[in-house]
Amino acid sequence: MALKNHQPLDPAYLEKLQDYYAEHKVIPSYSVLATLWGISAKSWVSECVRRFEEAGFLDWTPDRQLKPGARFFERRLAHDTVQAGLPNPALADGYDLVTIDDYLIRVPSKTSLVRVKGESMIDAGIHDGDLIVVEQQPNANVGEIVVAIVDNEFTVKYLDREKGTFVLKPANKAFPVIRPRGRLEIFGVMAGLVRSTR
Amino acid sequence: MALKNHQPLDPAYLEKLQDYYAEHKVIPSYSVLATLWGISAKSWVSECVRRFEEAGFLDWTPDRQLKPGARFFERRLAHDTVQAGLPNPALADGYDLVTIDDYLIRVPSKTSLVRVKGESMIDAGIHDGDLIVVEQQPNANVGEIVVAIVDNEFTVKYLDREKGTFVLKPANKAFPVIRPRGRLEIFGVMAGLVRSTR
DNA sequence: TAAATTACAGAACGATCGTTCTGGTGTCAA
DNA sequence: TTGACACCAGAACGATCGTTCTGTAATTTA
Repeated sequence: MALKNHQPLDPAYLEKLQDYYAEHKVIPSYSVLATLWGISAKSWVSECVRRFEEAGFLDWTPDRQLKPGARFFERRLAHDTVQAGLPNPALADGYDLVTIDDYLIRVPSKTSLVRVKGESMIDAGIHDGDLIVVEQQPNANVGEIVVAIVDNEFTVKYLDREKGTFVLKPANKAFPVIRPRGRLEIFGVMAGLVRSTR
Repeated sequence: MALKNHQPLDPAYLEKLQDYYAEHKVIPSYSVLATLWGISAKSWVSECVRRFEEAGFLDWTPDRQLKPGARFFERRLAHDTVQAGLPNPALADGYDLVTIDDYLIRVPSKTSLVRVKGESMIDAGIHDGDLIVVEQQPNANVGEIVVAIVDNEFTVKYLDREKGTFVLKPANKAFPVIRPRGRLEIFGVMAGLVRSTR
């Protein structure tokens, strides 16, 4: 058979696995891996899995089920200095950071997302349509950006204090300071920000 | 046997599964699920899985492997209008969005992260220390925010055209327009932004 | 209080799993 | 020219998989 040696080694395999995982959130069985990689021998799949395991991209659960390894989610945090001559700077040495979720979310059960409406916090780099990562908690410190509930609506503002009472200050001179009539109801404090631009 | 009816129905099962998944990034087999849930009959596991599947928390790959369903990762996107009387607005009805990773990353194998240095894009809401989600591609359109390689360093700027040649424009009047001497080397285009504030 | 219904246990079964072994190419250095 | 090695195919095998069936105790409904 005139099959060419078309597989450029391991990286292509890993990418296909990562894309599969991105779609299904699961590591497939060896036979599915075989078709995914264009291989028709489970023995060779076994060998490749062993190598990925050695490299830290795959791992096993205590019950000996295949699972993503520590480096599997590794998304290159590209370094600011690029070594000359490298065709792809992002593939240079050194990696960091796992998933973005882990980067932003410390307590999943207390974290939710709030979509920003309006330009009142634009000077803090918070734009209309951005998602605020909120850690829910009933109180906050002055100076923190909080998500408060005012008139049954979420509001993102700086928390400040004026003459003994809390006020909400926007980061935009065109907007007024909010001085709640009754008790200020705090939903949580901002822990991060997410913006999609595509 | 004086076994009490200790399982408070489904929610506890789901939480245990989510915790297991958070640790291993994989859906376990029925027998592991059985021990995880404190059940000793695979038939009952099968029934529970069927219910979670019906509710949208579990799903199947084309190869009939169990995988997380659409609602499995469900992190509440709190709505901007809060129903009065609800103790926890984030737990109100309606859900959206899966993981933040999925929200930002479309092609994992071509996506990397670049940390922003400096204030040159501050008017675009991009601050020092933010992470830019970059989709790697060799060219881009005028008006897009691109990550380019200038003097062996990453630079985030608007792509623009001046008299037939591409230039990089900052979003900050205090910074100059960059006019590359040779060919402009584009690393990729900005697909999103991530900021951690804690 | 009788009758469903729900929530499990236990076993049987064929299908599929991952491992392992043998064997066949192609490439490259000696 | 000849090993040596990397890359892959194919088949055999026991273990484990998920399905399905029967049975039972507790709870709910009528």
